Amino acid sequence: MSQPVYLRIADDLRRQIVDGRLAPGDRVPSRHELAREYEVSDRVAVEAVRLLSAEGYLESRPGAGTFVRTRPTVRRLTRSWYREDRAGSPFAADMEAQGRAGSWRSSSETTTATPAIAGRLEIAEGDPVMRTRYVYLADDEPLMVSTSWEPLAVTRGTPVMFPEEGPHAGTGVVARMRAIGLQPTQATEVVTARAILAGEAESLSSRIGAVVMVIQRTYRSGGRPVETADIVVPVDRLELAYEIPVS
Amino acid sequence: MSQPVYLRIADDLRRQIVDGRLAPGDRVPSRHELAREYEVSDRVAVEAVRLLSAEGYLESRPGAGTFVRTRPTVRRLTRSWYREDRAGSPFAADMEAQGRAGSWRSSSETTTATPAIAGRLEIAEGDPVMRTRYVYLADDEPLMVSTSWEPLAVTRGTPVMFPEEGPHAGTGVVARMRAIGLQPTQATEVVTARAILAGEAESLSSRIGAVVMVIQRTYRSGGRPVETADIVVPVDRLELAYEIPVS
DNA sequence: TCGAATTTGTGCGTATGTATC
DNA sequence: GGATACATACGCACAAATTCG
Repeated sequence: MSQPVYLRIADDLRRQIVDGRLAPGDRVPSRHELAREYEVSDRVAVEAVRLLSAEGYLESRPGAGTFVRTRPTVRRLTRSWYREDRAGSPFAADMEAQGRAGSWRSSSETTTATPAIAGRLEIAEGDPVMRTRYVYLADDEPLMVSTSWEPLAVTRGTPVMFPEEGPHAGTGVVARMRAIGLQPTQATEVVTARAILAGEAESLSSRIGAVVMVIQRTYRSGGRPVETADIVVPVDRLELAYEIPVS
Repeated sequence: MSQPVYLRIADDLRRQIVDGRLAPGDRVPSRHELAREYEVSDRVAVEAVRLLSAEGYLESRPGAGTFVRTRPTVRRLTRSWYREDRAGSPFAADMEAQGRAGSWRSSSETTTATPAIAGRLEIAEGDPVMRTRYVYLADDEPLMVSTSWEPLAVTRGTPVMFPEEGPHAGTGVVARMRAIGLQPTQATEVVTARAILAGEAESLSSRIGAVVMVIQRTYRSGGRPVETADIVVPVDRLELAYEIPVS
């Protein structure tokens, strides 16, 4: 019994936020007010607020106060089989459907497969791969980042070896693979979530402690992986929508 | 420049964990050691460790020390169209495929639609619905929880009105709807992630601050929603795998 | 425009309790 | 039982940002 006081304060506030008694944008009591209200030291109130900030419920502005976080417009990333055969970039199509200008920056380099990537691409550790890092933007704001790996055994010497150069730049994996005679038949997306890393927080202008979803996507052609990618999606900017046909 | 010291310590440790120099199960320096190493007060070291614990990287045991969190065996939840037409429960099939005994507890009650649920089911606020809460277990350990809502306008008076009673108990939404002449043609799963709520943490024996993914699933039959559910999945126990056929 | 009050962020030192080794 | 380590809590201090009269 007898939970720590700071958890009790946090629970009180969290409950008020979840069931709407505290609405997004509302100011919560300052730490002195909380300390007085609960008859504790101000450090205890600070810990409660810090916990809820880490969980994404609160947001503080020095000098101004602490407020219930307003979810920015959450955009949707559609993940469904019938969008994949479009020409052009799936990301740009998604953003266009929501009235946003989708764009991206990328840089590619050849490297060798780490154990994890080798496992996903079903090649040997150390085999050469093309690694491409992307930053995706919506209306010039960074929205998500991803890193893609393709076995050079598949693309070396073809016009699509560099994903973002040549006639097939920016058309998506499926179109590029078709251009060199491969027919991707299946994509697997393994979805997990974790706290953002410092480097990602910088690329995305996100706060430390933010939660991101990570999509490990693998395209296969004839049973063989032809591309795999880690797509890092901040949950406060994007939700994922999978459209699944039922037999 | 000049980040706060506790963030610098946290970044140092986080980087070591992410790139494997500190492996799961490894002990990290005690807060006295960290304080000495970075020439700060031990309270500062505590803040750094607390941050990484909240992010899920570290785990402390009083008296013993602080350790890099070992991910328990992550089980996989397969989300793909071609599994949905099986007889029996999709969850049980998933667990069986991984050598686990899947089971669940549930309780149903009639209630009225909140605004959010009314919107998802495309019915009016206050319309009667059947709400069912589930706790899913693998080898008798709680693994995930979900809440399902079905419009009573669809199921009232049919043998499947109570999802977990009668001849079609435990067979999944698709099979139950077929039993009353409806043919679900599409499922939409909107995936987000957030910090766990206190009530969920209790049901799942999870720690406060743990991250969960939330799947908002909606089944449609003939364009009309026939069921919607919130499926709450702790990321340290389950990953989601979507299998997407390419055109 | 200025200055005072408020609020948050960070940091220090200390104390007590409890769990582990 | 003693040493170690973590969890929580108190009280204080100062800088920086904001608010407001």
